[in-house]
Amino acid sequence: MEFVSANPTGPLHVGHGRGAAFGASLANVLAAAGFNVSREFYVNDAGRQMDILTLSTWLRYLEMNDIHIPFPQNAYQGEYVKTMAQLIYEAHAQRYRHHPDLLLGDLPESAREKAIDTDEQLDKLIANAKKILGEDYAYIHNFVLTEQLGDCRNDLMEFGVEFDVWFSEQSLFDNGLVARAIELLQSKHYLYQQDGATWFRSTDFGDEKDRVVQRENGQFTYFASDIAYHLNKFERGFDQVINIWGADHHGYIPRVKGALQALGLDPAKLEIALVQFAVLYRDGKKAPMSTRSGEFVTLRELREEVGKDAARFFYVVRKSDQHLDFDLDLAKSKSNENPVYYVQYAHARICSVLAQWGGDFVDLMQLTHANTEELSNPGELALLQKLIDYPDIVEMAAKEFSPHIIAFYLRELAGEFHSYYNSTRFLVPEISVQHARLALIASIHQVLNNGLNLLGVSAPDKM
RNA sequence: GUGCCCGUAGCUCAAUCGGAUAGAGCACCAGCCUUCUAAGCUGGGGGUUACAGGUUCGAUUCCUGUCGGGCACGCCA
Repeated sequence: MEFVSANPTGPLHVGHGRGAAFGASLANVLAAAGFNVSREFYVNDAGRQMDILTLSTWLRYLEMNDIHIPFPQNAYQGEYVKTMAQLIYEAHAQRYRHHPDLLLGDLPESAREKAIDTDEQLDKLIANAKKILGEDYAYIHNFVLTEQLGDCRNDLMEFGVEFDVWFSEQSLFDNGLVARAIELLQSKHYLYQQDGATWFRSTDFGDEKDRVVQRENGQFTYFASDIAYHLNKFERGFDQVINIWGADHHGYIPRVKGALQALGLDPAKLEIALVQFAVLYRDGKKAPMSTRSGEFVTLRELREEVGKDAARFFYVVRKSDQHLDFDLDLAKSKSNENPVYYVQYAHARICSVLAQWGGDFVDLMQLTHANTEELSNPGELALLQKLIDYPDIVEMAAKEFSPHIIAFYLRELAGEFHSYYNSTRFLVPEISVQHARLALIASIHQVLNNGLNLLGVSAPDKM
């Protein structure tokens, strides 16, 4: 199962957060349903975006060396770029300082005063930077990649999202897998040349148009490495391959499945779950979101503002293919308005009761032999039924890729418990009744714990 | 313009992939703490499921159209 797979070109933002929360929860649910799940993050460390980040960082570094070139509008504007430049400066001082004439050589004179804003000019700057820096370019490239990836990994870890495999796109090129995938398609006659580029006949498999795999300039497209990546996934022997993508990539599905089919693989083994965008609202207003301009709320800021538990719960409480309005003010309110506390509170209450009962582990074992005949009122019977439902709920959530079903279930279970709590005393003198009721709430405690765990939400003993 | 997704209570969303009186939370109104945690409980109002047709014993669900919103339509990733 592959998810997040954000470009390591800047901090994760709240949009990535949803994919992370959904993917991690779904992986947990699938594992709980009995599947052997491998969690994978595909690292786009080979593309042009990394070059732009490298250039951006170097330009910021030059500024620190009193070399001022108008910062390109389509470069990475974020403060974190300056931070990385600062780190390089502190470690290597003026080592990467070069005269601006070399960099601006073949650009229009106006580029000295006014920031450039076209892709062509940006690519020229990148090409020049590679020429001027030589070996040093690779150092900066590697430095910013390591920085961003480390930051990303750390960020996700603190969000309770961990991966078994971090798969490098660059490794596909280094190991010749891209070349092999392309040759394979070639040998099956699914490729052709036109306008100097190499095209894949994706229209043979229902796509709207054929797609370029190798550009006129010799560069492979992202699609090319993606074909190699998916071929590699299948060759690793997974029974089922699951991708979680942002909904803006939905147009990408036919070409990837088409490529698999062309390679003689079963496209039905690849399931793609689309996650819609999350839109943040603060004070009733939309919060701005744009990676390139540096104007976005980061996942880290979100976690600091609303806390991990509320963030994880809010992200998965909606069906993933629905747009999500994320109300920051609601998520961070620590009152009855906030649904995450409702479930956690039920758990904490049970812990409190069990603590006051004071039994130890041996006593708890006795509870499992409690006389359940004592549980007879409608609330108790409803709770028993609810607990019995849990395995089916997990199975359904797994089958439909819908962790939100777990969230709804937990809220219902917590609701029935709270109601029970208010109507019935547990620590009553009659031992037979007491043990039966304690056995019931201990079971609820267990299921709440399991369910919250699947969602990546903590189950506190005290609140 | 073409394709995909969506439209359910004032707000945010469910509805076991065609079943019985469409359910929760928030907000609003009225009650409940000398008893295991009031981040809780009890009760109440709130709907022509965007609209118009069609299929069906039965439609929020399936089909067609209209209106409204999102996304995608690069030799970008």
